[in-house]
Amino acid sequence: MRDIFSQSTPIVFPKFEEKLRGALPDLPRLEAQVAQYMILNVGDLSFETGVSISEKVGVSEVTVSRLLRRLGYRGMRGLKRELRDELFDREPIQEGNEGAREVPEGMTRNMDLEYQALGEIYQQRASPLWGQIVQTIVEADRVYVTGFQAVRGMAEDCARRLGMTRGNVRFLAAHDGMLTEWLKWGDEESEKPSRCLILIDVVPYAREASILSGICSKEGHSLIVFTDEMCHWARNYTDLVIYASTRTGLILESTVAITAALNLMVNSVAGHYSTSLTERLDQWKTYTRALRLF
Amino acid sequence: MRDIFSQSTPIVFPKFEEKLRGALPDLPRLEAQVAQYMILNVGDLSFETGVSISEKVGVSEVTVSRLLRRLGYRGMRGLKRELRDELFDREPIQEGNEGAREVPEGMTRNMDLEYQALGEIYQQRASPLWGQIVQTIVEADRVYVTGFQAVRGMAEDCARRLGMTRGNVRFLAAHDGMLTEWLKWGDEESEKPSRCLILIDVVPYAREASILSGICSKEGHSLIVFTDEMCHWARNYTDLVIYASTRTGLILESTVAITAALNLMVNSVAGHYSTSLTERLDQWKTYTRALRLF
DNA sequence: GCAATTATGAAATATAAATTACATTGCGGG
DNA sequence: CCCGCAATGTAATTTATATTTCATAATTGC
Repeated sequence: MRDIFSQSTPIVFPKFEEKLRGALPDLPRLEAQVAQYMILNVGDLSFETGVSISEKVGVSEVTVSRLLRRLGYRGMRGLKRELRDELFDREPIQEGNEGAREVPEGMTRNMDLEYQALGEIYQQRASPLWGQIVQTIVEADRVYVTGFQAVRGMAEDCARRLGMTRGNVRFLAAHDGMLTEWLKWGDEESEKPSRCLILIDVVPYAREASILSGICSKEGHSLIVFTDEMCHWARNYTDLVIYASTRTGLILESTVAITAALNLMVNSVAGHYSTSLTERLDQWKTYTRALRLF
Repeated sequence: MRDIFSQSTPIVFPKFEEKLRGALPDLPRLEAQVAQYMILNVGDLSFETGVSISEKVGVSEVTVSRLLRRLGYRGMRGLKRELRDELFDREPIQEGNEGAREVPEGMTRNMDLEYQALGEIYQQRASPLWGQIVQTIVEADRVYVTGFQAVRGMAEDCARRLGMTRGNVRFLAAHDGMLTEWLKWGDEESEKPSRCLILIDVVPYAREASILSGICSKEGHSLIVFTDEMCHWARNYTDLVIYASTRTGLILESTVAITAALNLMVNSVAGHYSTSLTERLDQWKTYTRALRLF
């Protein structure tokens, strides 16, 4: 059995610890003891409960409760919420220190997370799964790309760029005739071309996403999903899922990692068509030049 | 060893994860979803409660409870206890071969360039220019966002996200009635509201970009440009230019850095409205939920 | 050393979490 | 098409957790 005042785990909550240490001298005796215990066991704290702490320290639960309120937390629940927030280093939104310009110092963590998210993408890029995904796209007769809400535009761009590397790529617009586009692209019903849907979705997930996924698996089409680390449903429909972290400490989620993943994907696919690619790009440039509608 | 799919926190529970993954294929649909969520969020798990998980995944609490029992845990409490144990007697450190990022040869250079491009964005983020840009956006009565070709979708998303942080943001669509939208937004012609255009463009630059820029400076509207390192014309019209490198060795140019810049911009603006932001976001979520058009 | 203040715990209460029992749905096999 | 089982949810119940109230003990200031 571990000692009551056991060692601390590698997990740290700097803000929380500092706050506690700062308050320590002014705290009543027993509450200080409790605080001390918390400092020594920050890493475990999320597993504890009011009583469990009070038992280990040898005080009554009320004391723990009171300490927390004195520190400005709203009870054990509140503490855990704040700790969790700190774990992801997101400022509580309502707290807003508007006057204070966000200093670059506060941004370094965000940058690290962004770097890390990018790194994870490149790792996935190196996995066999990636090869499967590229293969699937290359082999499909027709490719559809779709995305919703805050990543809809990204999906459009992705379709555009993918369309530069190979033919038969279409963006699927939600709502307006989505299924029409999906169902009758060509005129020949006879040959039944193989189809592949690339789906991009992040929290809060769109209902359309899982509906479309359902259709896909039912119809036997390939499905590739680019989503964030919170997504729990994608795996129900396909193994071809790329997870891009969106939690980087910004108020709104970050789309950088997903963008990177999509870029890499387009690039990989492009690699398969490298011979015909240059002429295709030239062709595209000619088109856009010709289209000077202004 | 950190798994590709795990989230960004360093907390890992190998045994637990393995167990879950192993069980995954044989699990009932919804329970599998819950399991999936748990795998993707191991680091958070100690903060969760039965209900909180069930809510996030969208199942009832009983399902979570049942999953746990099926896995051999004695409910949420039991799970946490075992997780805590695992956290505690996990081998000191797996320093060993962990450092080695598994990124294929040809990709490391690309990744470095991407990192570098990101770094440059964060540098600009720290410059006084950034403050000016944010200021300009915050002060403008009306904000327009536009982008062309391969970054058009990005501009749309940017407009959407910016629109979540403040009102009066519009995406300007090229070609179809662009100027109409631009010229008469409101009804009151009298007061002449201040306007700000955010323009996103990369090679090959669209003709529309400089034309619009011209209009802007002539009409006295603010102009902010996000572009790539090759852009020669933006400075002719405004000082408020953010340069994001797009040359990262991919066959098609990378849009990652621009995405990062736009994300940061939206975030900075959001910081100025932090008080009203939460309710605005809630409102937005309610809207999208209500709009279940399918 | 005596009031006034503060700290603390016991018991009661309120709130939340987890489990159980039962009802409903949906799906595959005959 | 119906049966029956497995999956899932609802509502009731039990259990745990947190908070309030109040009485008592400790401490402080004078």
